[in-house]
Amino acid sequence: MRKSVSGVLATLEHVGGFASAQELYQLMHRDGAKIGLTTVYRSLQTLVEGNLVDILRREDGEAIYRLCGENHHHHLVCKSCGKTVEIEGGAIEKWAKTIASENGFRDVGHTAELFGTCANC
Amino acid sequence: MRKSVSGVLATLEHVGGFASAQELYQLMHRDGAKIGLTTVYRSLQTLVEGNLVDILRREDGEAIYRLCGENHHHHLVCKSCGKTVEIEGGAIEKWAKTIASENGFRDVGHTAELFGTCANC
DNA sequence: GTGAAAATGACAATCATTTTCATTTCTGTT
DNA sequence: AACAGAAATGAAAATGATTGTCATTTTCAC
Repeated sequence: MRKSVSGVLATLEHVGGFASAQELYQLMHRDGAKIGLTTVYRSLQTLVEGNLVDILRREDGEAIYRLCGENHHHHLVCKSCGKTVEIEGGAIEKWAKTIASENGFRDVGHTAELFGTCANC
Repeated sequence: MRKSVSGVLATLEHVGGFASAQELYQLMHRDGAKIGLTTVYRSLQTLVEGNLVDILRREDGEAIYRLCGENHHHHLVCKSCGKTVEIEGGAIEKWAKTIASENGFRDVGHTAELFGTCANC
């Protein structure tokens, strides 16, 4: 398990943001890669285990992956029309660090999403 | 759509915390209710639309539901052993409100989870 | 070159959720 | 009470992401 893993990693770098396993599979095929869907899933698993990639969830439950260490942001999503605003999470980062050290945890990551109704809806 | 909705709501109150649709279905059956799984899903949908219930996701992607307005907290989870600490989210609440008003959103809810490695692992 | 071990991919299996559709219950009206 | 039409229900099938299986291919050390 090596060529496939680096291929998936490269594709993830290329897209720059989030991508689901299925999307990565399609992207790699579009670029002529001969990788199976099963292997995409396995590679992502490997990357997650190796702490190179974070996994989170779309609202519909589909898993999406992103490179760790990528300067990440959060989202404010309108429940009604789906409008999405990217937001800074400086306060969250600090909060996460504080809570982590208070509880003796290390390597702490986080997810945080806001959802409500936008001005137009 | 009425009797079933209130039944699901009552069950959700009874469990007090999170529950998935499947869990609610089983619980209600154990108590002798004659409700179908489909109707549990439909009732939950109604409750979510009516802002009575929040929906979030377990790590495996399964949807879990909780009563809105319940004094809610967040979690700090150890990726290695699963140890979970309930944490206060005062800072998050403020942050969410600020961001929401800056962007003209109303009725804004949020999810926030921390995950890392605990002292023992 | 050989053989064991790891990696791969096609396909089937699983599991939560949604859709479909026929049946039952509820509603108001006569 | 009887009736028609609407809404609600639930069993079973459909869907879609993810995981498991297993035979085949590739890799690597010798």
